[in-house]
Amino acid sequence: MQLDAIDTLLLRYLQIDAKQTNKELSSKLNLSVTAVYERIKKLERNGIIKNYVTLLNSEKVGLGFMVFCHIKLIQHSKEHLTKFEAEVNTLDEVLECFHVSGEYDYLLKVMVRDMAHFRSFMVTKLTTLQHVGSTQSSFTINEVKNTTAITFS
Amino acid sequence: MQLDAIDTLLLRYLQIDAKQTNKELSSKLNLSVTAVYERIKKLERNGIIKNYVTLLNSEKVGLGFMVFCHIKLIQHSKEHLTKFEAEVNTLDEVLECFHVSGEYDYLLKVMVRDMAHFRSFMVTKLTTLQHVGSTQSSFTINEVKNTTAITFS
DNA sequence: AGTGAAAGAACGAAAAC
DNA sequence: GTTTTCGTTCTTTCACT
Repeated sequence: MQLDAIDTLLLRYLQIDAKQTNKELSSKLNLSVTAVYERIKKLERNGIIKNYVTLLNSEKVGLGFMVFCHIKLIQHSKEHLTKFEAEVNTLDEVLECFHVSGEYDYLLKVMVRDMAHFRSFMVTKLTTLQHVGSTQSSFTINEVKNTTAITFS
Repeated sequence: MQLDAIDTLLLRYLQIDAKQTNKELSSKLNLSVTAVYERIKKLERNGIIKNYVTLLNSEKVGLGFMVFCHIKLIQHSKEHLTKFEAEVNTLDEVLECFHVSGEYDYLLKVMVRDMAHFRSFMVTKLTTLQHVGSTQSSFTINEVKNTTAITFS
């Protein structure tokens, strides 16, 4: 699907605030409410818009400790990778997991309450996964930037 | 603010889909629509709910290449850190930036179109920032898990 | 592609239990 | 805490350009 300048602007607004009314958007874009409505529906149908989510203040729900875990597997057959990835998907503490290039195979973003929680996560969950070799963890000292809004064209 | 079991469940639903109506939520939670409405407003007032955002399919808008950049600064005075962090915040390609413990000082999640775009980002943006020493980049081979929904209590 | 009008649904506030 | 009510606002469809 080809996006024009209005779609791009519309998506920029929607990425920042999903709860704006079509009326508000229509005045920002100098369009009718119906035109905005139809554009959004088309973007949803084409899968450009994936979903609408609520973001929470993680510290206020008791999750103030973010850790990035670099993981090396012992073996790298397709079977082992698939097994590891399926298991990682079941872990609530793991918000993100990417198979990456470089010295380590996977990079995980892990969110926990505190160091004790992290320790328990490492001991009882992560290192018990099949085929996990060495791990290297970086603790977050400060969140400098954290956005879900992407900029394109 | 103390969250009860209903708040926790409500937040779980809202994190997955911000566009559900209060009516739908009320039937899932066995509550009245008004009660759901009041709970959500309270969670917003208390900052537990940060915001409502639209997530896009990054590949469909031409951003198919995610890179994690580990960065070491040359100097670590408060002044240098603050300057670096302010500059990083202005870079559209940088979705996330965390000051972390370990060998490298910062971990950046960078989203670009392709390798050419990444090269231009590195050469014209990242490495031109003041006080950036060595960098080490990991390219994403595969996205295993990527969620904004956090699980607590 | 776009607009305007109209029906239906949801919101938001107030009342009373 | 709940239900009901009511005016307002938004969503969604439709006819038309």
